Amino acid sequence: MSPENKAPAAPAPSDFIRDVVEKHVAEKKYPQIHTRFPPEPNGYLHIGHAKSICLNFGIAHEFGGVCNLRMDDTNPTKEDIEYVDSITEDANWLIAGWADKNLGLKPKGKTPDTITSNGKADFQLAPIPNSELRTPNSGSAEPFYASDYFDQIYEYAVALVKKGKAYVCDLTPEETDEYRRQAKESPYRNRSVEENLDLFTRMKAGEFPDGKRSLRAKIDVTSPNIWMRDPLLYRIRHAEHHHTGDKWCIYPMYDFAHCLSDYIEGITHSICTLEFEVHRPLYDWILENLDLPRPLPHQYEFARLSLGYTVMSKRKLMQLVNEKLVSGWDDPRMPTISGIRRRGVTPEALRNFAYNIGITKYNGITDVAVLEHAIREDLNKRAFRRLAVLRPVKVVITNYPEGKTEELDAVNNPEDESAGKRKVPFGRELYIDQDDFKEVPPPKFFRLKPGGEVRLKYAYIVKCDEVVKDANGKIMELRCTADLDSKTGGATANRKVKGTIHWVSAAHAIDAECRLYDRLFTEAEPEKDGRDFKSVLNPHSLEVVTAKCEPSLKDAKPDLRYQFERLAYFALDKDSAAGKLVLNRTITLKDTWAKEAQKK
RNA sequence: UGUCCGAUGGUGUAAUGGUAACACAGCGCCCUUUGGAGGCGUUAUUCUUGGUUCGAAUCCAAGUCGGACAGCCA
Repeated sequence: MSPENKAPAAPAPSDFIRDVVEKHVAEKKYPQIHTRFPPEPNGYLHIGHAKSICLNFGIAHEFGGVCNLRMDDTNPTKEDIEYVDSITEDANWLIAGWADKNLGLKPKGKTPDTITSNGKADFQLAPIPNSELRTPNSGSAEPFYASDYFDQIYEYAVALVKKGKAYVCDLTPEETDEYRRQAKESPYRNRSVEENLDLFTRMKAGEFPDGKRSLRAKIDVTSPNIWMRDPLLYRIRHAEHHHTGDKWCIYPMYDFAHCLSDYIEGITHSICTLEFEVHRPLYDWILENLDLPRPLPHQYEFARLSLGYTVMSKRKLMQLVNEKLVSGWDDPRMPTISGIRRRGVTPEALRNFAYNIGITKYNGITDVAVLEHAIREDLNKRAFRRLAVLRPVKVVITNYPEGKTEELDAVNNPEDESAGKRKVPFGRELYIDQDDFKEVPPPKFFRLKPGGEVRLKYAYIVKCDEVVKDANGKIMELRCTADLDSKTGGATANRKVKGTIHWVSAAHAIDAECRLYDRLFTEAEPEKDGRDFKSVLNPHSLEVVTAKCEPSLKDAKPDLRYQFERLAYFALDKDSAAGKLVLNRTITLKDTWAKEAQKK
C-alpha cells in the first residue's frame, strides 16, 4: 500500500488547553513544553487517569515536549509501593508506541541538583534526555517522586518562615477548622521569625506528636477563598513512608508540595482536574513569594471523566475490591486501566476514546457507547476471525459421509487481506449456537428453523429436516441435509439464502472457558440521588461458559485479538495455561437482531 | 451560606462577531457467505430575559439551573 493510500491520520486534537500551549509555542515562551502526570500512589489508575495521560502526554507528543511521570506521594499513610508499580506499568502500557519517546523519567535514586540560576541558588531535577533508555523501572531510570524533594521543600518552607510568610501554629485541627470558617486569625500568627524557626526545626526533629503543631502560610484569613485563609503547609505525621522510610516525621501538604515539585522539574503547564480550580491562587501565591529564578509553571484545569454504568472514585473501586464484589483491581469489569487491559481493550482504542471525548470544563456524563464504539472500531480492524460456539446444539448432516473430513478455507480478517487465510475442518457432526435455531421462529428470523435453509459460514447450505428431543422435550440434536454443491466454488455456491450462521466440527472442536463480561452496574448513574452504588450491581456482569472452538484457537496468543464470528471479540486471559484456554469477552458485536427481536 | 467554574440535538464535543457543524446513539434504505463491517439518507441543538451590533452560540448585564471546593487527603 502506498503512503498516499493510507487513511489520513486523525487531525491533531484541539481544545482550550492546547490552544494556550500552541500560543506559548508560537511566542517561544518556553524552550520546551513540559507537562507531567502526577497520580498519588494510593490506588490503581482508571480510565479517568487515561484521559489525563492522553492529555498530558498528548501535548508533550504534539509539541515536541516532555511529560514527566511523577508519584505525588506526600501522604505516607495512604500510599504503597504496590500502587507505584501498577501506575508505572499502566501508564507505560497506555503510551507505548505513541508518546513513549516523550516520557520524562529520572536517573534512579537521583534527587534535585542545587544549581545557580540567574545568580540565585536554585533546585532543579531534569528528566533523562531523549536519547537514553526510558523504560520505567528497568535499569537506570525511574519515575519522579515528590518525596524526593522533601529536603528542598523543607528549605522553601524555611525561606517562607524567614520572610515572615509562614508560621508555626499550635491550634488543634478542630480549632484550625473553626478559626478558618470564622475568618479569625490564629493567636500564633504573629510569632517571631526566630520562634517559628525554632519550632519548625523541632517539628522536623520529632519533638511533637501528630497534630500538635503545623506550619501555616500567612496570607489572608478574611479571603473569600478559604484556601487562602492561612492554609497548612506542613503537618506532623510519625509514619513510615514507602519511598523515604523513616527519615521524616513532617510531611508537606499537596498545595505546598505540588507547585514546588512542578517548579523543580521545570514543568511549564501543570494540568489538573476542576476541583483544584479554587487552589490556583494558592499555587501561584507560593511560587510568587519564594523569589524563584526560573520561569514559573502555571496550572490549568479540565473536567474529569464521568462514564455511564460505572463508578470512578478510588474509594469506591477499593470497596469493590475489598468486599470481593470483583476479583481484584484488574477484574475485567473494572474501569481500571489494568482491568480494561485484561478485558482485551488495546491502548489505541483507549487513546481514540480519549481523543473523541475532548477536553472541556463542563462536567458531563459520557455515554459508554462512545467507549464501546472506539473499542469495536479498533478490534474490527485487528481481530482474527474464528468460529466458536458458546452454547452448543448438535447438528448431524445426514447426507454427509461418516468419518469424512474436509478442510475449508476461511479468511482471517475481511478488513485486512494481509491477515491471510486458515483451514477449518468440517465433518458430519457439528455444533451450532442455541440462539441460531428456533423451533417456532419469530418473524424475520433468518437462522435455522424446521424445514428452513441456512448457510454455514465458509461451508454448505443446510436444511433442517428433523428436531430430535429427549423425554423432557429438550432438543438433543438437529438432523439436517446439506446442499453438497453449495460450498465455495460449487455449482450452487451463489444460491441466496437469507441467513448465515457459524459452526464448529464436533470431532475437531476444542474447549475454552469463556468469561462473558457485561457492564458492572444496571444503572447509567449508579449513585444517582445518593443511592448506594452497590445496590445496583449487575448480577449478570459475569457469565462463564465452556465454548466449542475451531482447533486453530489452540495457538491463541495473549497479544492477539479474536472475533468469534457473529458473536463478540475475545482476548486470552492470564489464567490460561498449556491445554487450558481462558478467554475474556472484551465486547459483543453490535447485535441488530437482538434490537429487532426486542421490538417484539 | 461563601468563593470559583460551567450551560450548544438524547449524549459528548466544534464553530474564537458573519450559513450552528462533527462523533456516538436513534430511525430508514442499500450491500453483505458475520443480522458484523461498509455505503447512502434522516430525525434532533445554542438555559431565560434584556442590552451592544448591520449581524450574537460567541461580547455585556441580570436571572435560572448544574458542578466543584470549604481535610492536618490528593
